[in-house]
Amino acid sequence: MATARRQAAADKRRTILDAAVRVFARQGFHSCRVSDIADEAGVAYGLVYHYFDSKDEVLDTLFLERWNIMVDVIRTIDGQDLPAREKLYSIVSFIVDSYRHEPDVMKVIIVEVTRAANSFGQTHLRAIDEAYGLIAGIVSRGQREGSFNPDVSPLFAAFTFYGAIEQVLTGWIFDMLPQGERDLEQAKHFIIETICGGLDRADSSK
Amino acid sequence: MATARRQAAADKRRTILDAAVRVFARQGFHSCRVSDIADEAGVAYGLVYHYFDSKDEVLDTLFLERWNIMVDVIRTIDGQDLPAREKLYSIVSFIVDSYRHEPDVMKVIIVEVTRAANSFGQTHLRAIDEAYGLIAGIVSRGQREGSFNPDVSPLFAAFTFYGAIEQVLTGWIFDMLPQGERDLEQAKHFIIETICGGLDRADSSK
Amino acid sequence: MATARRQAAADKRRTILDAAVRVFARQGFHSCRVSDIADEAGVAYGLVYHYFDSKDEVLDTLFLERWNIMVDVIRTIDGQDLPAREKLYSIVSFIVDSYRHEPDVMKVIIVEVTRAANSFGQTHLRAIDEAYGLIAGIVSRGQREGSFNPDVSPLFAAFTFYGAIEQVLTGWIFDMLPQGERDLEQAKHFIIETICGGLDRADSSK
Amino acid sequence: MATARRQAAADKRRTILDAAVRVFARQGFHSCRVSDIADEAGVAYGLVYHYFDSKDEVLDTLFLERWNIMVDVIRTIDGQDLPAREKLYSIVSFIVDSYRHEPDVMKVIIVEVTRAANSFGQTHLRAIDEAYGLIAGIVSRGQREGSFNPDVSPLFAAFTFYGAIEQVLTGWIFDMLPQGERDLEQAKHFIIETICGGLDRADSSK
DNA sequence: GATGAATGAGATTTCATTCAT
DNA sequence: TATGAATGAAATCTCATTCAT
Repeated sequence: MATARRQAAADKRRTILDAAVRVFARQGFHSCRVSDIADEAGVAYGLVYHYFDSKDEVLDTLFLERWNIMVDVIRTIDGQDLPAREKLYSIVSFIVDSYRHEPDVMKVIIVEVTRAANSFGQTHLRAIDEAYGLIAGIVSRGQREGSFNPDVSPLFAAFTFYGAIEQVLTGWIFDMLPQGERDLEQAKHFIIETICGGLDRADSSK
Repeated sequence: MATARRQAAADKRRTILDAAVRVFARQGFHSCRVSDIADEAGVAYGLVYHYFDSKDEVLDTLFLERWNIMVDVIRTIDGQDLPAREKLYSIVSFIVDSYRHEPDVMKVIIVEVTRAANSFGQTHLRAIDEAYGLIAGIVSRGQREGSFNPDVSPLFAAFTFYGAIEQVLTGWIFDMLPQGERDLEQAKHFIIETICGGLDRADSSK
Repeated sequence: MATARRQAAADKRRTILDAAVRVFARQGFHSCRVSDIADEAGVAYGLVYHYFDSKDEVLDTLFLERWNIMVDVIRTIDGQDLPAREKLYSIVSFIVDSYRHEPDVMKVIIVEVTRAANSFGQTHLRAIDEAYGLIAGIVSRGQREGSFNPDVSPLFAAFTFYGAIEQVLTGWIFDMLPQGERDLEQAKHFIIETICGGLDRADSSK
Repeated sequence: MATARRQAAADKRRTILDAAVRVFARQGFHSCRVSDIADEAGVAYGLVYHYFDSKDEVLDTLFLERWNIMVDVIRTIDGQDLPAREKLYSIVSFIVDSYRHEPDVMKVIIVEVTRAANSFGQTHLRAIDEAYGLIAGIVSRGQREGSFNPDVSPLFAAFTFYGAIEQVLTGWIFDMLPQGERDLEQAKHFIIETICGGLDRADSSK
């Protein structure tokens, strides 16, 4: 019936998206052809255009569905009653774990979208900005609560924080940093230690 | 005579490179055509191919000549007798000033190459790695001298440090961060404050 | 349905090949553009590339499908129980008739491939060699059976034989030899008379 | 002085022509660039255009200076008081020896001009025709003198004769026939044996 | 004569997208 | 929904030829 059919359609769409991730990660967005995606998904050429308006839209969809999850997670973390430092740790942790479980997705997001915001106009910039805003909010509240150094601009701190994470992921993606299980876990602490060691004023014993 | 002609040729080559920077910054590497570069430079189409083997080679040249300057600067800074923290400050300062004076060049390097290491294979990764290695060396020596926290992996710290800088530049490039004269100067201190505040153990008064 | 569509596709492919023959014959392979072929076939530019990887491949296909037919015919003739002289006559006859019915195809094969083996590498040389080998075999057997002069190298005789045919066709192609119906028929006999009159030792009455 | 200067100029021209032969033989006329010729000759790019109007003219010159020598030789041979068969032998001999001494020149003439008469319009066809005419004349006179079979069209015989020679050379050029010193000498006899064994009626002992 | 930088028309090829079935 | 043939704009790159010095 209709529902089953709708489900089947959704599955095909998913199949195409998943295939696209693998192809984008492997060949890069610009170097791959729509037919590569179709081949990888095992569907006909034109079917990609049945589900998506364009090649760009495939990447857009991929990016947004992931980015929105992240933004939701950040929002949830932010809503919890935790010290700012622990909120940031949770964020790093979530992103590093995302890379651990789906490196291809993260690779695509970082390599093809985040840094190439250029080509993708303002659509994604707005979504990206949202995440920075949330992080800046966490920093800001940390400052008001007295646990963070108030002399640093919160938005600026958010860029530093996210930039550090992204660069470490980039290091893994291009095999410039070791990425064993233990390395991933350590990285979380390194980043927080580095960033919060500086921001954190609560630790007065220092 | 021959010398004058050779000079003129070198000038044309430079003219093309300079035009390419503007075009890449404005339209992006993938979205611009070789003819756009030629037009911007005010030379004939084919002359670009007289001086460069391909569009890629233009970007390669642009990236390498700039990156090598930066690596040289880092090396020079590293050779000076300064505390690790001040060495890092000098690096941040140089990069931020580079952006101040030639934002287009930095935009191209960051947006089109550094993060798109993907498409450009290992040539650039090696050059990029070199810079990380030098920075890691500075951190490492800072640790041995007792001014830096020895618990953080130097290479990792280098990624965090450079990632922070790059993200701030990205923020300026896409107009997500304020970039007045004062903002640029402040940024230098913010970055050092954030990163070194954490790494720096010498400042025991904290 | 699928079958009908596949048939239509095969037809289009053939349409392109047939158009290519006319264009190559008229303008020459090097002087024509792929768009000339598309125009002649009445299809869009890109369709040529849908069916063939390159302009070269169009010529390759054209040559091979024709050359293979000829090789098959030679093989069939060779398998029949006939005097060597009559086998050679059948070959001449087949080639001359091929020219009569499809002068363009023969022109392309002779002018653009056979003699330009240069540009087309070893792929075609091998196919060409095969034909020479078969002809040499016929001569060789003729010698063993006593009807052909045993003092002439069979492979060499094959080159002489085929060279004679090809040159006559070249004469027709460039309008240096008369090519009325009768001329074509006579040519078959002239060639055999000339070549076999010399090879043939069975006719001792001479 | 003027004479010496004119001589130097002629030498440069020769240098370029000789280089062109090597380049055309190696890469083929269509696949080589004018700069390849200049490089091979060790002269500047533009100098080729000082001495020749175009790339085509270089090939034209090369072909004509060689072809005219051959036509002169044929004419001289034809003027001697010799049996037709020996005249043909002298021609074969001259051509085979030309290949022996300057294989590149013959390769260029056969591969790039004679068979590609196509692209070069009627200029060369006329020159080529002249040679055929002379050979046909020899055959024709042989028939009138009673030494050649009168039933074969002289022009046709000329094509057969020259086609046989050219194909053997082609066999050598593309390494399909053995080309040791002895092979070259034998080939001369093979060709005459094959062609004249058929044409020659004087040898009534057969 | 000699040089090689400069020109730009034109060729091949790619591939996102459309559309008939 | 599903297919993949068909379209054609656009991009890169080549290279014969010109020309200023």
